[in-house]
Amino acid sequence: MSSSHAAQIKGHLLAQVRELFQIELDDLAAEIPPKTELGDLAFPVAFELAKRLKAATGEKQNPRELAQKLADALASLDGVARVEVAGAGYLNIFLDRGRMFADLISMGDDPGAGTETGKLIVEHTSINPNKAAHIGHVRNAVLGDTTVRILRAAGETVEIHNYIDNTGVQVADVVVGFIHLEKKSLEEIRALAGRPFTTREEGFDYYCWDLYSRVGAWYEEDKTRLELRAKTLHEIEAGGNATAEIGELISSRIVDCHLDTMARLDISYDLLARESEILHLHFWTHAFEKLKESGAIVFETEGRNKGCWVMRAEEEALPGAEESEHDADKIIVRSNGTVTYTGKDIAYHLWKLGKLGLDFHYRLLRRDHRGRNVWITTGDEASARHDHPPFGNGTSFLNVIDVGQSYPQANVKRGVMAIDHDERVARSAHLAYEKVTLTPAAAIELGTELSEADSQRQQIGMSGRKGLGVKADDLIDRLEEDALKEVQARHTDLGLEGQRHIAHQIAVAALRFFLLKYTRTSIIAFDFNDALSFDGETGPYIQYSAVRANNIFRKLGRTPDDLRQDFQATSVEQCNRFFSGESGNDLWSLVYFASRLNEVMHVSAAGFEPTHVARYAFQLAKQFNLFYHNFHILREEDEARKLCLLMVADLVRRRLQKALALLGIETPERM
RNA sequence: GCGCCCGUAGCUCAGUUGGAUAGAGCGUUUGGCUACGAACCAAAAGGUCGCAUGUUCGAGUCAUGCCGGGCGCACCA
Repeated sequence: MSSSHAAQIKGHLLAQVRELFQIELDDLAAEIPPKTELGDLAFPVAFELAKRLKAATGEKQNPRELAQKLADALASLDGVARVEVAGAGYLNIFLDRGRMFADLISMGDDPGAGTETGKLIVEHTSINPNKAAHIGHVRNAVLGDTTVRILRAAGETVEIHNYIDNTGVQVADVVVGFIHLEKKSLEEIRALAGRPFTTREEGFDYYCWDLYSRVGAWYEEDKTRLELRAKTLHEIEAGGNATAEIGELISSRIVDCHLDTMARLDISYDLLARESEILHLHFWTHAFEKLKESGAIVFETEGRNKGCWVMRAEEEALPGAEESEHDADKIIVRSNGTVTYTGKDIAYHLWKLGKLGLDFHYRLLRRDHRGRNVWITTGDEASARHDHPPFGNGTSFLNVIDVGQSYPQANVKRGVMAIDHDERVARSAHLAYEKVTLTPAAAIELGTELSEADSQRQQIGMSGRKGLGVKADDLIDRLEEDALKEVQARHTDLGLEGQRHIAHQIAVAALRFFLLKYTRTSIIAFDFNDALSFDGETGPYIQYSAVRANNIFRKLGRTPDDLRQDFQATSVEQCNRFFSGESGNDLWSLVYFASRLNEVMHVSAAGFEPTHVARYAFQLAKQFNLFYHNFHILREEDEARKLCLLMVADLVRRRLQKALALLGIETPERM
């Protein structure tokens, strides 16, 4: 509402500028004054006008005088209480508080504006299925999942994919570990993968975590062992042999583990797309034909890339580029005829956009923690099901992948756009985010011995290869334990099940918020103290505020819906009384801030930056806590004022819960 | 060599298209619970926004050049 209101005022202002000064402005900057006392909306339009008028007439103009002329013309506008000129020439608008508040109360949550741009395919998580997930993988998943929640709330149609690289080097390494290092048979591995476990360490994903790092060290001892990797990888890619069967067993079981881990954080997927199917269903050969036809790739007959199909770099390949150590052209098919990763990824993305002319087969993998179907691709037509939802055929895609992959991602998009010229594809993006690293203290806590060089560094990179990292399940376990202690100290009357449930909700809030409070481009140097905190700028702080707001109504014994009926009789004039004076300003600034959730949500959606919603939620919680201390609602004796305060609490309560929901965080019954 | 990201309080980080006195959390010091639950609130201290020029009414934000840190630039994935 406030955003449409602002748009309305803006339109009126533009018309006034046209009429009074004969100047046509494209758009107006609108901002929110630093203090409530200064108004609700501010336009620095007079500065721009003064400049334009001086350019046209050569006469110097006083911005304050110009602003005053506009102020007079705007004062009578509907919904505007008054207009002031402030500072060097700001045009400050005061809204009709009582009226806007009444509108907010009766309105409920307004839906996002549907964009009608077709289906957006968001790919996230995409962890190599060869070991347990760590905190860096969780950043990816939380970022992707939260972005999807925000996009959907903003009216987008989204399909969630999790790409499974089940035929890659990382899986091959673990296969090598089982076969050559541990000398285990298929049956022994199957038993290991299926055995029940009581501790995390006994879990198959944890077992593989250790094995993977042991294999890395084993290669180091004798580099000729790397030939085993190449051979194993080749067998896995080819399929239909014993090695491939082991790879399939391992990757499938690890994918299960990953899905279980992510479910703990309320993260799920519509479809798991596997690389094995992209290979076996010959996606590449189709893509290859299309790329050749379109001229996107060319066959080099001379030079360094002789015998390869390459995607040429953009025009301005500098003279003397041949001399350069690095080549701007991207090889898609090697001179030996094999296709590179970029080529395969282009094929996959053409499928995402329905431009490949081929489809996967699908089978139902599981029902997730919320009872929704999770599908997975299969190459085996016999076991496939036909009652699956329509997958793919998106109009654009969004890939949540760390920033290190920017270069290959740019190449994939370039290749796809050479074939699919739809302007909506241009919307497609690589949602790049920075890594999670470890502080030296965290690395030591994990039992690593730091080298001389490492201890001098600000941060240390996690490494699956070295087995260095904070495992997701370990961290969630610790958060749940800590939260359980707090809950048990506060709510002795709840049974253990109830206490555990709340502790879980708090743990999820703590972890998700911890990963969302940073901007995507900021490296998170993981520190146990920060991550395990429930105080201050944290998810539990926000939950606590929402729970407090709910408690007011519980204590009162009335539901907000009930009270809303009562409030209908309250006049706008009476409301305005409560929003005047010093305490009225404080009250109003809370209401006004609460009214901006949708605005923030749309900004967040447009920039694929969930942190805006996260930070907004924190600020709203903070402002609510201030209100909570300054206005003791249930002790208020003036009944009309009490009702108004209750409505403020209800408005904030609803917005807080919605903001938390957008972040994938639940509001506990009690805390 | 080319490209991208980061540099803001002791620490970790915000700062929407340039706007009014640069903000928060943690930490430090001090005060507030017979409670709409203190997982909270209040107050204090803490800044040459890496450096330098420039653009303009106005720069943490834009441009150019430096300095410092991280990461890319495979016939790997």
